[in-house]
Formats: sequence, C-alpha cells, structure tokens
Amino acid sequence: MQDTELALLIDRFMRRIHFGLQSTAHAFDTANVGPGGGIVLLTLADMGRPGLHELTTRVARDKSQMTRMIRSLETKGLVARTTSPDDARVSLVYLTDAGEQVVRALQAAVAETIGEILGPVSEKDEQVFKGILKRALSDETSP
Amino acid sequence: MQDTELALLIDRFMRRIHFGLQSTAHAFDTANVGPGGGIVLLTLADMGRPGLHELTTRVARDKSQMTRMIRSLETKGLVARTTSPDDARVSLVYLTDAGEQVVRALQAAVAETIGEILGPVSEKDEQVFKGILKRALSDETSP
DNA sequence: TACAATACGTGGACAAAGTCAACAAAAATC
DNA sequence: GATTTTTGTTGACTTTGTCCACGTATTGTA
Repeated sequence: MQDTELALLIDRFMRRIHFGLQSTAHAFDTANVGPGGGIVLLTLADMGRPGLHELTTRVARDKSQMTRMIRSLETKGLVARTTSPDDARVSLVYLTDAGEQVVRALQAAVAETIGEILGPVSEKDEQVFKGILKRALSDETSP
Repeated sequence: MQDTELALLIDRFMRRIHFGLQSTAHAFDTANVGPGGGIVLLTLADMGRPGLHELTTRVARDKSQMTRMIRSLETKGLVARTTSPDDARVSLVYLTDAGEQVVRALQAAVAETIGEILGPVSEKDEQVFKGILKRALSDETSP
C-alpha cells in the first residue's frame, strides 16, 4: 500500500539520469537529437528494423509524436525508412551509418552517467535491478 | 558499459506507471492536478513543510516551474504557505486539509497501479528494488 | 557598519514533449 | 464487394521544461 514511495523514487532516479546527461550533452549530442531523439535512436539500435508502429509502442509515445520525431531524425540523416514489402502500410525504420555513429556516442554517454549514479550500488544489485525491471515489463504487450 | 539498456528499461517502466495512472485518472484526480501536481503533492506529504527551494530540488524541477505549480495548487486550495520566521526569503509550503484528502486518493491510486505493474515481481524483490533506488539516490544532495 | 556576493522566489519568453481528434490508404474481416 | 481495423500523417492544443533577468532578503567580508 505504501508503494507510492516507489513512484517518487523512480521519478527522482529518472531525473537524475536526465540531468546527468544534460550536463554533458554538449559533448556527445553533436547531432542535437535531444533526450527524445536519443531514446528513439537507442531503441532503434536495439530493435533493428521495426515498423513505426512497433517502435512507437515500444517507447510508449504517441504515434503522432513519433511521426514527427522520425521525420526530424530523417532530415538529420540519422535514420531512414522503406515501406515494408509485406505490408504497404508499415514503414520500416532503421539507422543510417551516421545514425549508428551517433548511437555509439549516446551509448557511451549514457553508460557513463548511469555508472556514476549507480556508484553506490554493487554490480550484482545492478543485475538484480535490471532483472526486476525486465520482469515487470515482460507482460507489457499482453492484452 | 551496456547500461544503456537500463536507461531504456527505466524509461519504459516510468511510462507504464504514467499510462496506468492516466487511464484511471478521471476516477481519482477529481481536483485535476495532473501528473505534475500529483508528484508535488505526494512529495509534500512526504516532506511536511519544506521551503519552496527544498521542495524544488527534491522533485528536481525548475524553480520557476515550481513557482507556477504551487500557485496553481494554491488557487485550488490544496496547499498553502507561510513565510519562514527564520528566513524571510523562503516560503514554507504545506498541504491544506483538502490537500491531504487529495493526497490520500492519489496514494491509493498510485499504490494500486504500481501493485499491478509489479505483479510478476515478488514482495522481496520489490523491497530490493526500493533499496537500490534509495542507495543510488542517497548522495543526491552532496555538492 | 557598509558593501559585495549569494540565495530564494517570481516573471517572461520560448522550446520540447505529450494529448487528442480527424483523416487517407492499405489490409483484414465479413 | 462492403465494412472494419490497422498504420501512419496532420492540425490544434495543453503541459512540461528551459533559460535568463530581476527584486528582495540574507550572509560574508572588508
């Protein structure tokens, strides 16, 4: 019943990451994708070549938001897309070479920031942490 | 080095909570405080009677944002403030009775949503989860 | 004591993110 | 073949977030 605390903790944790990254953004976000773009790119690196809808539900943003975000990243030359051969409605999104490069920079930056924040947490607990998150998110697309 | 994954997981987790709450917001957010107001109220319930600055750094929002948020909650009659007797610069913020009532509704809603999400996670792991977050956030206000 | 430097809160202006409803085209269902 | 659903786009809007300048109160220091 007192899980409210957990929500507040997570919010703070999130913000911590956010500010940590923001403070050094000038150094790694050379393409100026911002937090929103960063999440999309990183997710994309993780998914390969998803349909836009698939990507949208994964990052849990609004589809209209995603339309614009992808277009923005597209004009920056970081992602590209093709229409799916199987289904003319879906457009498959993927990273360009330039995009891959940006992703590597982002990954390094995020890893460093998270590493700092998780300083007081043991390696083992960190794995536990991830495990719990994965389990909680596992039934995400159930219904 | 592959902590990037953790960032994405947390983002998704956060969103999960967000949507879970939003889908039932009409039922409990009768005062129409929204997510932002909710976090402030819950934090306030946790802190007692903090100065505005103190509250601001705790929730990690911009001070100007907090100024406006508190004013909004004030006009809704959910919080009130007094100037600190010790320091005429700081205004102490606290929940009104109406505010306390709203907080109770929020707490119940948040607890239920989190409970649902953490369904596949054991009680014990949930405690571990909180512990890790607390540890990571412990040195927050160092300098 | 006087005079910086600093801390707290406010306000304005703007940028980014999120929401919601309407729509066209393709695919699935009937 | 007509209807419904899915995918993606667009428009209009609200909420959050950011940045900077300012006024007032406090603290530190000369």
